[in-house]
Amino acid sequence: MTTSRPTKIRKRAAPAPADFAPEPVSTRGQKRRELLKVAARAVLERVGYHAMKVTDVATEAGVAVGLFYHYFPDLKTVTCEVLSDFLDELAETPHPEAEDRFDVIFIPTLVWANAYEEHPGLMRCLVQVADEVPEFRALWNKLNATWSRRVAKNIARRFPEGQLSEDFSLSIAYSLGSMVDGLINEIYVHRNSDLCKLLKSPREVAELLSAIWYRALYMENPPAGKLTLTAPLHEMGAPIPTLAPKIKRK
Amino acid sequence: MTTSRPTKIRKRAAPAPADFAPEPVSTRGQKRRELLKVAARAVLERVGYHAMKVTDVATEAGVAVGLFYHYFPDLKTVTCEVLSDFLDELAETPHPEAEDRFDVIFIPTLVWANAYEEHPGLMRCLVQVADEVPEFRALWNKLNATWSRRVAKNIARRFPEGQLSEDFSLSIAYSLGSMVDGLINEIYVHRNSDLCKLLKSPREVAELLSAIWYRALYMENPPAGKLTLTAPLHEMGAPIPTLAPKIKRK
DNA sequence: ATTGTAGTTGAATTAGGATTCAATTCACAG
DNA sequence: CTGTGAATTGAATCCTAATTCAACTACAAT
Repeated sequence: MTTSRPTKIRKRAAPAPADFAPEPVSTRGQKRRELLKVAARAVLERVGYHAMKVTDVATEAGVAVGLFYHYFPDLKTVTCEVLSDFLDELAETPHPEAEDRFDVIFIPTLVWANAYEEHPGLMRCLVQVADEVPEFRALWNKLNATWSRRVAKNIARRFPEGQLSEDFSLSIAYSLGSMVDGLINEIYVHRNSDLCKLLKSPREVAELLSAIWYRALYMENPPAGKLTLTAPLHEMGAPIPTLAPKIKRK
Repeated sequence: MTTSRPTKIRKRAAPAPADFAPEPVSTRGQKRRELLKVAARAVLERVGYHAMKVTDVATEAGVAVGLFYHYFPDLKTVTCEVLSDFLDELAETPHPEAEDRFDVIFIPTLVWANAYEEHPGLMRCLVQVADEVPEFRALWNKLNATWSRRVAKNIARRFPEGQLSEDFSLSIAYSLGSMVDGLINEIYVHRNSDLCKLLKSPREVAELLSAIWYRALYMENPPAGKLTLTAPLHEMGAPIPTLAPKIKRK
C-alpha cells in the first residue's frame, strides 16, 4: 500500500531541547497552524471536548498526528485557543442599534440565540471546558462579569437615583443572564423536545425571554407590537384574579 | 510487605460466562455493594465525573479494585445509579407548606439552593453526566418536564381562564426554571466571586430569584415583608422614570 | 470438622490514546 | 543546481487507566 520507508529504529538519543512552535516562523507554518485550528474547531463542534482525539484533529486536517505536536503541546491548548477565538468572533457580531428599552434586551438576546443555533457544538464546549479548565473558566468569568456589569449599569440608570443599589442590579443582571443562557442552552444544545416544539425560531426564543426579562424589570408588558411571534404574551398583561381552583393533585 | 502468594499465572482459559452481580445474592453482598456506592458518591462529590477512577472508588471504599467489577460493569453505571438515587433523595426533601403565591415560588427555590450548597459536587455531576450519558439525560429530561409542567399549571391557573395558553405557561416555566438552576449553579458550583460576595446565604439567593420570578409573572412586587434579607428589592417597586443619562460609553 | 458457594484480592493483561522522534520531504537562499 | 534548516510523516513507544481472573478467604449448611 504505502511506499515503504526503512523502519525507524528508536534509539534513546541525547535529551532533545524538546519543544514545539507556538509561533511558527514561516508563513507556511502559520497556514498549517491555522489549518489545524480549523480542524480542531470542526471536531469540537462535532463531538465535543471530552470525545475529541488528537487523531481526529489530524485526520480532519488531512495531516499526520506528529504535525499537531509541532504546533500545539496538547488538546487543551488548541481547544482553549479555538474557543477563545470563537468568543472574540461572537463579541464582534454586529448588533443592530437598539431604539428603546425593549430592544436593548431583545437584540443581544436574539444575537445570542442565533449564535447557539449556528454553533451548538461549540457552545456546548464552552460549558464543558469552562467546567474543566481553570484558565478557561477565568476568561469566561471575566467576559461574563464585564457583560453583567454593563447590563447592571443599564438597569440601574432606568430607576430613580439610588433606588436600586449597584449590588442588586448586578445580581439581577446575573440572574436574568442565567435565564437566557440556560434556556437557550436547553433548546439548542440539548434539544429539549418540549421547548423545541414550543419555540421554533431564535426570534421566538428571544421574544419570550425578553418579555419575561422586561416584565421582571419594569413590571409591565413590552410595548405593543414588540412581540410578533409570541403576541399572545401581551394578553398576559392582566395580572392576577383570585386564585382559580386547583385542577387536581396527583 | 504483603504476605506472598504464589504468583498468579494467567492462562487463556475457556471463555467464561462473564458477568457481574447486579443483584448480589446475600445480605453481605448487598452491604458491600452499598459501600461501593457510598464510596463512588464521595468520589463524585470530590472530583467530578470526568476525573473519577475505578481505583479511587475502591480505595475510598477500602476494598480491592476487582470487587468493584463484581458489583458494577463500569463507572458509568455506578454513577448513574448514584445520581439517580440522589435525585430521588432530593425529590423526597420535605417542603414546608406554601401559604401564598410568593411562597409557592420561594420554598422550592430555597430547598433547591440548599441542596446545591450542601452537595455542589454532585450537582456538578448531574450536569456533566446529563451532558455525556444519553440514558441519564433522558431521566433528567423527564424529571424536568414533570416539574415544569407542574409549575406551568400553577402559573396558568392564576390567570383568567384561557388568557395564558398551555404552551406559553410551559415555556415560561422552563425559562424561570433555567434562571434558578443557572444562577444557583453559578454560585455554588462555580463559586462566581461577584455572586458569592453579593449573595451570602441560600435564603438570600432564593429571595432574589423569587422576587424576580414573582415580578415577571405578576408585574408587581412580592408582598411586603417577604424579602427579609433582600429588603431593598422592595424599593425597586417604582418602575421607570424617564431614562437617566447614560453614564459613559467605553 | 467438612464442604460448597459467594465474596474478595491484586497482579497480570488489555486497551486506547498520547507523545516522541529518526527519517524524509520541502522551500528557498546562495 | 546545491545546501540548509524548517516542516512533515507515521511507526515505535510510553502511559494511564480499565478489565480480567486464578487463587484465596469467609461463612453457612451439613
